[in-house]
Amino acid sequence: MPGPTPPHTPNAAGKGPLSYAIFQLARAHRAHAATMLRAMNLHPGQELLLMQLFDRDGQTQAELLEHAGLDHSTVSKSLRRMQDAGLLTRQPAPHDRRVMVVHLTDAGRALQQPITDMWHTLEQISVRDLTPEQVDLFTTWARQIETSLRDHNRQTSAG
Amino acid sequence: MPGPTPPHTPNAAGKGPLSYAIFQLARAHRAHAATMLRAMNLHPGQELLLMQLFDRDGQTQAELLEHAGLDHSTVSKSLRRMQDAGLLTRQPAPHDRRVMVVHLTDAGRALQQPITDMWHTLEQISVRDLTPEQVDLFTTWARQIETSLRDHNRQTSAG
DNA sequence: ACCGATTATGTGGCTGGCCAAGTATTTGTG
DNA sequence: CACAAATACTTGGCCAGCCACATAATCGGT
Repeated sequence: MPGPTPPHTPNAAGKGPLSYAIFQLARAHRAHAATMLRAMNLHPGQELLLMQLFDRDGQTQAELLEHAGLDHSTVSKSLRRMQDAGLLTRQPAPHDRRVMVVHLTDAGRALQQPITDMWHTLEQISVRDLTPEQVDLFTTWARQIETSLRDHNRQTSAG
Repeated sequence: MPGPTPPHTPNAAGKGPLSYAIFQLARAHRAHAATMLRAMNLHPGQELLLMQLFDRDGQTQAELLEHAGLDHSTVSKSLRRMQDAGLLTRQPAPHDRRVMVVHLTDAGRALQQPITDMWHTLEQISVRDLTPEQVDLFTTWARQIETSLRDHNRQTSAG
């Protein structure tokens, strides 16, 4: 350590505790998910689209991105990579050749159990030091904060 | 809408409520921050490094990335872009030419008040529907979950 | 039937973020 | 003093994610 490490007022808790906590929690959560997903040759975010397909196969991209809440370009590129990886197929719908219907392949379906297990493990690790009641409250408040942010962002950015 | 929108069991709350909530909250939070940061020609994540420099100018990259918890390559590239934007300078330390000391420029310092205001606004929006006690609990639990994830990730990925 | 508006998706470009590999400098050890 | 190891940072590569723009196809009004 080169510097004498001066007392520079470590106010990490004083510069926006909530926002800082959200940011760091999300990063830790994503990092851990990434670690487990790499064992299945997946990248963070892909498992959300796959789980949506496990829930109901043959959805269109528009349906998938609505549930995931992502940008359509993000979904488009992510699906193309998973298609290249042999996890799913995309075929234009017969009645409307604009929409692309996404179907899982056998290789994609084979990931259902591993992903489900991974997700379950991630949940258990996350809640290890909390009671079920605390987890329930935490989730409820997280959704409330999310709603507040979305509502205000609508007012601010777009009319 | 082409499809008849069949009842496909919208169990968004049944596939990992906590992880899903964390993911969505983080995305909403980041999106709102991005909206406000664009008015200052900044990108999400850059404000964290700048705030660290507001707290103490002249830190090394190693110090900055330790506080932010980011990868060293991420910090290196982000700092280079902010340097190109004229917000800061990077100069090798005289006693150890490996370390790069980061200093704010006038343009960088000029962002202190806007970023502080933005952060404060973001906090107020986030906690709109919660009491201070609830926010305090939420933050505490968020840190606990983060700690659990980090601890377990250490055991799993690196021995 | 035509032509503009809407919808669904694709592409390019940029940044954030991580990993892996590389470079330069300092430190530690024989 | 020489040389390996550790340190601080850079670069390349890849994917997620967003915006803006482009493309294709359907819908709608006249």
